[in-house]
Amino acid sequence: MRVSPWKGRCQPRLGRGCYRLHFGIAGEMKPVTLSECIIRCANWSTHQPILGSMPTDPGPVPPAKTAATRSRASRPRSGTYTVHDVARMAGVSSVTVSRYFNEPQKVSEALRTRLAQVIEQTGYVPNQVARILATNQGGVVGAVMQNVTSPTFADMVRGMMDVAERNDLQLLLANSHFSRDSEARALRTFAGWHPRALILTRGDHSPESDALLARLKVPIVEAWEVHAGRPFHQVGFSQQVVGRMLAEHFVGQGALRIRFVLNGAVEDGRATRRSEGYAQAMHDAGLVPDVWRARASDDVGAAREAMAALAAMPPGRRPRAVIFANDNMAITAILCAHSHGLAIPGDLAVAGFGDAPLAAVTTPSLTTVRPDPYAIGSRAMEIVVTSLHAGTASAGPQVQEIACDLVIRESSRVVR
Amino acid sequence: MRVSPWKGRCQPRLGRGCYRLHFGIAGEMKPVTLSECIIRCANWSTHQPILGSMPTDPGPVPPAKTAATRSRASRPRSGTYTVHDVARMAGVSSVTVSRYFNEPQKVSEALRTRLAQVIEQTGYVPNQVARILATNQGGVVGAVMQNVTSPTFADMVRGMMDVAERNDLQLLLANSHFSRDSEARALRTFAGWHPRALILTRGDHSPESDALLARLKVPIVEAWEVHAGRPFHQVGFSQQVVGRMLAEHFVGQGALRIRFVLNGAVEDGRATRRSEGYAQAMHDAGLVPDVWRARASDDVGAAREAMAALAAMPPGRRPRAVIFANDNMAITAILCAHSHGLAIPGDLAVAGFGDAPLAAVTTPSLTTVRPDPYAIGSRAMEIVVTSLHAGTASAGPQVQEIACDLVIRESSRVVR
DNA sequence: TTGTAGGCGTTATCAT
DNA sequence: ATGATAACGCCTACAA
Repeated sequence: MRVSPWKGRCQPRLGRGCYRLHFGIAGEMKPVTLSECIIRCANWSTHQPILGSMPTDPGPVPPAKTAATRSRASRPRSGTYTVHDVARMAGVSSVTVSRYFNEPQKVSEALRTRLAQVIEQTGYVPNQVARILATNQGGVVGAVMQNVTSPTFADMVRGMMDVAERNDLQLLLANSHFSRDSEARALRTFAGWHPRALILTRGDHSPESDALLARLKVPIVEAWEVHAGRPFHQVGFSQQVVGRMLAEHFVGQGALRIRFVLNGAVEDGRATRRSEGYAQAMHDAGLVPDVWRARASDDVGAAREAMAALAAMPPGRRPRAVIFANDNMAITAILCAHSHGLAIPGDLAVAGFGDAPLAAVTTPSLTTVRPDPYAIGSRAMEIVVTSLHAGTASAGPQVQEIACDLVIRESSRVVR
Repeated sequence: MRVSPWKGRCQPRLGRGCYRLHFGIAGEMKPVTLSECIIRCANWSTHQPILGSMPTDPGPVPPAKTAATRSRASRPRSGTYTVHDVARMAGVSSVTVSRYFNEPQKVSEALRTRLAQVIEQTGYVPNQVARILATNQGGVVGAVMQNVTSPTFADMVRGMMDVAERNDLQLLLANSHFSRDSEARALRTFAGWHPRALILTRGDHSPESDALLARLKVPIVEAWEVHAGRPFHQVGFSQQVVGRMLAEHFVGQGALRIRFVLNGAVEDGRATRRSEGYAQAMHDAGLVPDVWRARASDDVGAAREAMAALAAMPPGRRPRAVIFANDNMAITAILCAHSHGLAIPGDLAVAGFGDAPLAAVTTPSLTTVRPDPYAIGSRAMEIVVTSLHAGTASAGPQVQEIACDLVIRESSRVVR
């Protein structure tokens, strides 16, 4: 019989914090406004509160450390209750405890109530790590996001999480910051967890990553952008179609000069692909594509740059409509149009991408394309679940396109 | 000796997707604008591409399935290489392979190169799950976020991830959607992973959660908001101090009627706490607190409601300054002020919380308080790491306050 | 219905 | 420097 060592721990009752305030002015200035002054409201401080003690709550029967049953020294233990502890307390064998969790109907009523009681007392929770090792089931799904910080990707994470939770899968997240190297590193880490599946948010991987993915015999889903001719499952929308839709929206209104504005962030190929769809649509309409890339890589800076450039052009040659790579840029453009002497949509019709919350609130409200990140995330995880159920003998990569809405508001009206 | 079964799998070469487009109008209207029309750009579609086959790449020596060494049926295997496979291929014992990874200096030069070769060929990666089970070390840290979708929390996630990665900890995330029940569920799930530590983003847990936390003998960090008198580590800033700062900013400018506007989301106690700090500051200044709660629980709706209410008041009794619970509300207020016949900051001085990217771009630019979510997240994880190194005999809960900046811009100027 | 005996992939311990 | 062995906590196959 095995016993766990009892590790007591004192928990102090109070952590008393007092707030020392430092007021002062740091001269950080945004380019946007003349008067911006920053006051630091609290400095870093560490408090070591008085150490108290709580009733140690020894629980029902703190398992006592007996002399080693074998001559061999014992290994490091988790320090928590195990099936064996619970079994011993309930006077049954450990299999019965295991069965109680996995096939309750095979355990007699009497034992069930007895076990429930012991479990309640001890707060025993089965160890997933051991469970996964033993069953090779219900483990971990790794997902590499480009940028956890962006609301769009965050919604995708939520979608994946919700479905994963319902299917007893644990989501492991990694952030690639749009870099192939980071992605490769994340994939190596994930490989160690022997994930049941992987979800990726880009299609162009480093050679190392590709090799790893080829070896891993698990379902792999590329989510967010749909790409033809890839060996993995695909969920998302086509960036080209988005770019095309926006272009056609303006073409359909009779605009002749339509510009596509990118920010300086080169590694983000998604916006670039939207611009390709735009260019194609322009060609198809017999118009000249005009893709303009800002130097600034941040949205706000890039948009201001673009607007300044547009304002400097003679009205007769100035684009009549502008498609911004995303809503942040488009909203910035709307907000600063006045200061550049441009009227939106009068002088310049404008559209963005992403349907940010503020897009509906600006004056004029912003025409944009709304993807459905939550649907993409949840759908991706559903494909994972399906693939796992189907086994490795699945029919091959699926391509699922998620609908994307063109939300037409005021900013894109081309007058005359 | 153990051998793994060889599971071959055909990987199709092409997933050909074609984009069928459905154009049509769905009559969804936002209350904000009169003309908003939504066009669905692509409908759901699933393609089953042609199934091809890749060179099956049998690897160096596909481990052959021998007749069961024991009469017992074998358990489900992960299907990947194990230490034993690598050991056999290199003609050494499995311990040597293990040592190669954990104490390379104890393995002879010759064996090291031989092993490196086999590992390269097989792409063997040690199984973390088994490692954790055996060592009870270097496992998992669970973090319960309120809302992964919000940019603020997302930055915190990034901070935690970065530090976790550097310390060989895997971050497990859960989303509580501001609900205590979800938090409890997440904690139960985490408990099964036997996490090395937990990071939580709220201080008020359900009784069930509290019981679980008390039993778990791991470091627990409450991050985001600092609260005195709690039994866990605390990292973050004081919401009261934030509310107080904003109030004093207006009081210092001579404003007498200052209102604090909350949205209808009752479960989010953080904004409420900011309002408490505000109320205290008002009291201290001999002024009457005026906390106003909207019915709408979304930021945009709540802000429009608040502005309508303000516009309806006679100018002589109308608040001179308004502190909005967050920047989304404050920005919405700025954007719709004109339509309510109110000038900001002329009629109404305004401030928010959170320093959203757009806060610097609006006209007028928005005065706000900027927390540092990334610092909070990374600091929280650092406390975890420290606690783990220090062992359970640590000195007790730490309270670490993270600096928070008052960013003074144009919107908060109280004239006369 | 309940219990016994391995084994999942790894590492700690002890022996060579 | 290298290897044999048992153990981490759980679960499945089989026996009782």
